[in-house]
Amino acid sequence: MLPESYSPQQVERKWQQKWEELGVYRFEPESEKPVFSIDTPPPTVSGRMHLGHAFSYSQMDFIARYKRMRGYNLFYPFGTDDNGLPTERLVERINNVRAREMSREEFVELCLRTLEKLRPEFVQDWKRIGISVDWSLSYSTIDEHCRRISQRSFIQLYRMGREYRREMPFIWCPTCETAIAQVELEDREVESSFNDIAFELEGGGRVVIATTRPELLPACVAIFAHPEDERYSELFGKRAKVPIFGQSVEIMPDDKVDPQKGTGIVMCCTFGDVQDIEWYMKHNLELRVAITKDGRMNELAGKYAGMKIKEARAAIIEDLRKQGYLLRSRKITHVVNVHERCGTEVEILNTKQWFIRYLDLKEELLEAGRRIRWHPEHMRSRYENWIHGLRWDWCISRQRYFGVPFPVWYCKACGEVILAREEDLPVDPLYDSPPEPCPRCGSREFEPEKDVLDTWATSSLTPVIAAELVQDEELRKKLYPMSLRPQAHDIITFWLFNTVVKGLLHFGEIPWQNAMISGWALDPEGRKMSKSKGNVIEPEYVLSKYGADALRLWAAESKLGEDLPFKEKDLVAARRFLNKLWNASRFALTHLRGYDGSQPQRLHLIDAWLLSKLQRLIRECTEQFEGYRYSKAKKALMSFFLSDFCDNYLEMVKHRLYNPERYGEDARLSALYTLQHALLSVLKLLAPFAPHITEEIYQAYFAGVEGERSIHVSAWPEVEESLLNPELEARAEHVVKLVEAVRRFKGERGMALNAPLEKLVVVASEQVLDCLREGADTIEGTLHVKQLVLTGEAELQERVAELVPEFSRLGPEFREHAGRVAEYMRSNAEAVVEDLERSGVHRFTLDGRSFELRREHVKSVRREILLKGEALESVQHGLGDAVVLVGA
RNA sequence: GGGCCGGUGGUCUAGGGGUUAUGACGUCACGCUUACAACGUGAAGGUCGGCGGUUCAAAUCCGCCCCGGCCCA
Repeated sequence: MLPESYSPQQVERKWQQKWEELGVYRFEPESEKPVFSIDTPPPTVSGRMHLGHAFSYSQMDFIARYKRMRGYNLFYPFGTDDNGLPTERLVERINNVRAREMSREEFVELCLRTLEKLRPEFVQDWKRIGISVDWSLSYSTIDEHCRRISQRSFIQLYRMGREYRREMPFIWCPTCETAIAQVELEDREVESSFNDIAFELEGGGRVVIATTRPELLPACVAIFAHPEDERYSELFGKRAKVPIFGQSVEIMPDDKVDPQKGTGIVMCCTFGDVQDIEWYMKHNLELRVAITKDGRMNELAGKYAGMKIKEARAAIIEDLRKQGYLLRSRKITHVVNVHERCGTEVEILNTKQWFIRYLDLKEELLEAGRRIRWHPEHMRSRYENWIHGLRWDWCISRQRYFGVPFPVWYCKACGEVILAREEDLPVDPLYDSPPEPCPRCGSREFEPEKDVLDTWATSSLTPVIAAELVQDEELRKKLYPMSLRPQAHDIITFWLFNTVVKGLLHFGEIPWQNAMISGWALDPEGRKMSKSKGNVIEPEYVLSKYGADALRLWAAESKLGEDLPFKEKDLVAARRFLNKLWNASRFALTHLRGYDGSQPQRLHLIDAWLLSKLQRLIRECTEQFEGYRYSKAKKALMSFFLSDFCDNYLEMVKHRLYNPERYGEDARLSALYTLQHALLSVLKLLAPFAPHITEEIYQAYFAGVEGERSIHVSAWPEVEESLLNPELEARAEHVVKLVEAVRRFKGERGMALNAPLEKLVVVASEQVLDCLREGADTIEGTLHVKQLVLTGEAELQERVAELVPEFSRLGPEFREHAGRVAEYMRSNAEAVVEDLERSGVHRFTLDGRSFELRREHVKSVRREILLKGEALESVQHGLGDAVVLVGA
């Protein structure tokens, strides 16, 4: 039997271990069941799990558990995204070393060893939120398996003509000395000076150009003004001399210049910003690079060569001032792009990089997006918006150490690109050599590619990486394309998009059928959590205080895709709900002990009522899960459980359970049958949300009944049509309402709810009395009524108290008269109802126009019963201990 | 500046054409009731962001605006 109180910490840990021991979540290669495969997001080992992870991984686990119970063979792997800069930083810090001071091989070794040490504790974070991953299906994006697949992908795309290597201006971090992607940038406000600098025109006169970056003067290659800017229209085609550095540059028109900004005339340097790149390409400008890869000035900067960028800036401003070129200098704050990992202001440098060509595939990519089912639907537009705005191909090379190497050498003699053979993968060209001489010139001298692949180049292959964890080729076809990609909305344009690109290029199809997009966990004020704001809430805190099930119920609180602020009260509410479940189950199991599952002769009214409502709940939960609408499933489930099951049903069934000698064995059997059936269904419907507590209760009783090793591999409840009975529900509702009303009455009078009532007289219409008679034992038993009188006698008069018009019928039929017709119906309710009951029609004239009302125009009628000519509330205090109820 | 999402009692939230807007937390009042005081019952609390429009009917649809968020310029 269940202990008196529930302690999540112990129980959760116990089941997490047992599930793994028993292999409950193992993918079953031999199984005939349909496969549901999940492309689980691989988190980064270099950072611990935060609440946002707990939120989105919980949401993906809901659907995983639901599908498993629906009879799918779940392929639910777990990878870690390990390569790249974040890990390098972490490893350098932990081991107090510098990557560039050792060989790549040594550093990679060190990274791998360090990750091995960190991984168990890291993975434990995820296990603690109870996700039903098959931990035997694990990968790390840097392991041999992933290196092989990444390199294979590179080779295949190269052979398809999809990859090229060329000098391109690209965002560069001078501290980390690597090309970086846009996604790795952050905005930062910095103080700077806005300097008006005079350029002398060739042929006399001058123009004034405002810039925050005078150190780029040596890289200046052109000057632009807006074509319609009258101030400068005379100057187009003329040339000016760059101060200090002396090169001559042309003044050109381009409509990208904002005439309102600064002096309305700007210099173009290779490269100051993204706009410069566009001009450089569009106007076919000269390339003048003044900045080195480590953020210093080069020889082009003359006497400033060797200075760091900011030193040079100060020195040049000073010299401009001395030489009279600096007309004005204002302090401003503006936003610059910095590298998110180190905070360095980034540069744009022209370097040789590898690219995947995809700008020509926009249509195909958009079409792929239309073939994916998005949950929620509107997330697709983010994907489409991103594609519309794409301007550059995908730069896949990074000048780093801990990444997947390019499987590429260059022939020293003729420059030929030599690819590794697929059967030799993975290779590291720094230490391996091509097996054969250069196919073009026969040379045996090679230059290895030193760069490594961008982490997205690997993580965009996760569905392939995961599927290939399985050896059997036939089985792989069932896994890929995958059923589902779950992830958060911030990386739709990166991880999701890149994966679609790879899927399309390699296989010509979408990588998954469904994309499920989660929101973010926010702080209690609704702000994004971040370490710098100090508003981070640790999952550990939540787990140890409330447990994983409460955390998961919280994660089911918001609509899928919506962000969810962390509110402690939500966790308190979740814990209360779980506590309620525990206690109700304890009650049920006490009675169910020894019950053999046999069916009653006849299902009691109240039992049939509950079971009918249960069928509707099952239907709703199933539909909501199918549509990935977890919050709706949860809401329906909680409402049924708390209100129908606990508040009403359990109270109305106790008397039959405790006093079979009085109410009969069959009535008790009916109750047991219903209790078992309903609680088991509720547990199952709740299992995806709260896997631990439902398992604990299931194992205490139901596992034996069903002969299953875990609730999580048991069958999802099916709607039993034979138990659906809306007509019976409506009849039973009269009993439920009456019981509720009398309990309320007792509450208001300060009486204990089980206080006995000498006499309860219920006066009602014959139709209602019929229903009450059917549930008389429930009324007596639940309310402890000694004498129940159900009567239509007394000095009763019935009258129509209120008529509610059916606007959905009135509106379309009477159009602009609908409002006045409704008003007429309300004020003439008595007559209208009388006619409708007698003949089904009521005719009247309004403003000289005649109308005909029929029964469908009435939504509902509330009748009032007059006792001795006096209208009674639904419950009225009566004679002595007795209560007179007038229910209509 | 563009795309998308959101704005509903004090707080958070459901609903997304049909006239009486859901629930939770908090507040107040009452009550230990053979599962549960980690609980129950009840009460108070709302111009559904603003302004227009469509409609017999708008929290819901449309337009504009304001505020917040995410992504992108």
